Amino acid sequence: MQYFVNVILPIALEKLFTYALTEAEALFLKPGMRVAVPFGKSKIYTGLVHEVHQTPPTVYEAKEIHQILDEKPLVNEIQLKHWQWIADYYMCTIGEVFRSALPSAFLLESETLILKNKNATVDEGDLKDDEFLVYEALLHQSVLKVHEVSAIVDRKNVLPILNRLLDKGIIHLKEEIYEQYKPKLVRYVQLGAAYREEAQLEELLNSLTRAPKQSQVVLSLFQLQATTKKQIKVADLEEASGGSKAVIKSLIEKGILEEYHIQTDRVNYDGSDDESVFKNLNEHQQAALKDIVQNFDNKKVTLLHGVTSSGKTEVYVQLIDECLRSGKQALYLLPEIALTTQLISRLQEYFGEKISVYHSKYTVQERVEVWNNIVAKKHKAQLVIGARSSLFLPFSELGFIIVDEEHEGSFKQFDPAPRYHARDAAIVLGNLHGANIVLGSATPSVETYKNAQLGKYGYANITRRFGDVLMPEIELVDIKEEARKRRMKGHFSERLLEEITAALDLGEQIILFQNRRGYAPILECTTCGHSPQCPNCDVSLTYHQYKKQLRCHYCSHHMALPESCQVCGSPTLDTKGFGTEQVEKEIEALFPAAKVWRMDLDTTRGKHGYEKIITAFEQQEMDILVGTQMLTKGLDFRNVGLVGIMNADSLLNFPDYRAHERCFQLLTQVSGRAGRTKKRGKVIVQTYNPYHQILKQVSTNDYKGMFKEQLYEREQYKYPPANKIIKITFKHKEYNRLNEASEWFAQALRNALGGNVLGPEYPPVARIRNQYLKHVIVKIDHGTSLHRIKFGIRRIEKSFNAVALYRSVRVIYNVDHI
DNA sequence: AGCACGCCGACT
DNA sequence: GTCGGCGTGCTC
Repeated sequence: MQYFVNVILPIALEKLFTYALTEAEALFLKPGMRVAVPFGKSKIYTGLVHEVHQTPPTVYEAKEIHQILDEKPLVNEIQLKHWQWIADYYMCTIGEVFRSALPSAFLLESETLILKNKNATVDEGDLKDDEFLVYEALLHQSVLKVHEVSAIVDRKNVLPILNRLLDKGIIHLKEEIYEQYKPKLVRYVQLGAAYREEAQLEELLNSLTRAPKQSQVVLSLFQLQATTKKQIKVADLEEASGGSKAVIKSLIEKGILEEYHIQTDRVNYDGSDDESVFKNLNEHQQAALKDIVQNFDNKKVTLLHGVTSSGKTEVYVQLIDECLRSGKQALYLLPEIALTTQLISRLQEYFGEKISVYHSKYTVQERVEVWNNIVAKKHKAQLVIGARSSLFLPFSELGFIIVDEEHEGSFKQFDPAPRYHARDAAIVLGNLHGANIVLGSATPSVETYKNAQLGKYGYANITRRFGDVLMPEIELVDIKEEARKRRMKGHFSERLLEEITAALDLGEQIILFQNRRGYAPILECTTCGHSPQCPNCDVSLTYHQYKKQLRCHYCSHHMALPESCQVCGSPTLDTKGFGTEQVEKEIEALFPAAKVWRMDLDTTRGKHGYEKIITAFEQQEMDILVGTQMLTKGLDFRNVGLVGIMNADSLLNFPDYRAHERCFQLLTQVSGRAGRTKKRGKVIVQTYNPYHQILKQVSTNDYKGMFKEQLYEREQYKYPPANKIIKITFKHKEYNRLNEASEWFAQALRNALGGNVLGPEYPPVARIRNQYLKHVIVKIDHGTSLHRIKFGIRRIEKSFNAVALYRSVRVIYNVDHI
């Protein structure tokens, strides 16, 4: 009997691939295990077993698998179903889902190694220059990798050289697979077996009188043992004794100490194990909790709509606790940016070591550990807090999912595929598990709120802030008027400055929000009007003062700040617009005594950059914090008296249908940072357009008004949630070919689907990294089968790819594009 | 997606 | 003349 296996490969190919198995392999392999398989001429990839069967392929000979990589499935059946849903719904391949779902350490690829052929006779005169270089390198180094050869001969394509060397029998090649994950071993020490009795001990210490460092180490070891009663890590001993590694090493060599290793998880919670008492909920939270639990009876997704600082987290804590008590797993999804130490340590207070955290700032190794702990259903992985990718973890009995800050656009993956929305994918995952789901937000997305209104989702709300703190008072300041009366100091209105002064006098902290990083977006010559452009993208370069640089935010191209205009040569360069850096500079000049910090992408690089700023703010080491939208998430500050929005208009003037909704959400969220203690907080919103409907709605906290108006507009213009949309992006380096190809595609769509096809249109930035872009938007009427539309689009793509000229144009689908 | 094979311009 | 550019097709 022949055996075969269908595997998923981590590439953008629709098909599964079939490999041959021995009977033993076939009996051993289960769906969800990984196998290493040969693919193409020489590569080895990690595939995931989808199905073991006995149907031989008809038109080709199946290759044998290379190796089995797991003893137990790494991925379960529910996950595979979920992945398939994502691939179908978001129009990508299951291979792409596979690739992004697994921590990269699980996806090994082979690397070609170049080895010297030991018994070759080499005629050096017979070698060309570059061949000789490789040969010479192999004399010094027994193994070379392909990229090393590239570096040696300074060429990209080295295969011809290698092939010639191969022919001459000078080298041979080997494919090597790396297991990237290595368990972390921690070194421990104990006294050597010969010295464990007291008598011997004294003798030992005496013998060490002439080695004071060594005897100090031994004494420290005793002390540690006496105080901690635990095993002693080498690192701890080193610290306690002040002895160097060398001293410990020589003790080990003498046999006085013995070292041993224990496999340890990299991520450990070392707080106390006694869980703190749950806070009592106030009446509003109680009521919301009751509503949510009732909705769970009908197995409904429930929206928890609670104003900023209404204490949603405490409600979640109760629900999580209930889930964990029933022995099931819980998942707490947050936008990346909101995953702060602050929130995590708060949850750890309640759930101690039952928590695992999973997000992009974790190393691949740490992610593997979380994954393995969940597969093994370890105690410490009962509750997972994570960003959108934690949806892919191998949960086997998920009882409860929270999607907090449900309205956040960053839940939608933008690039690369799969372009999924974590909120929606979470709901599907929850249904597969029969889990309860809560979506939480102070400013729900229009979609979600509509679903709640329709009764598709349950609804619970909290309208009062915790501790009955008042909602902040929001004041709109017309900066057009202020500028006309010459009352602006830089970018600050008189009102804002007054309030800043008052807040500083009271010792309150201040947050200033400007949705743009850098110093100024554009540098402009006041003589000829020229502004420096990015050579690879269709954007003006952004001025960054601290580095005296012009930078492109799309391709990270950068250049030194020119001293004069590159076009007309005059030195009259000036800045247009402003970013956080400029706000920081101005405020420092205006309030020299105040301590000002800045928080944006540029100041939060690195693993702990973000935390450092937050801790400093919490501990009131600064008076004023200037920042971008990072400020809106996951911060819980007690002493903020004033929030200043430098320029609300920049949020309103985005050219997309969601701009107004987003502006409302952002401003409401930033405002929510003000006044978290008894005193009422103050928010100053500077704008050129104080009569704008959205700003009024923000200032009067009129969520429902905003919702109604936005929903009406969306229905008028056929945008979500009234219609589903699929955005199709075309990408190519040749302008003309892109135009032709996208027109062809759009026409085919119109023929098949009638109206409701917009474009092709250039996006605001029409060229990125030397590739031109064009968008087509397909709007799908309510009640039309999404499935059929997607099928139609796929068919058009097939004919499109049959046209030779168009084939090289990349087509990217973005379903439910935000 | 990568990656090899195959056919045309530019430098020794 | 070779080198290397990219268009084309395939991967079990």
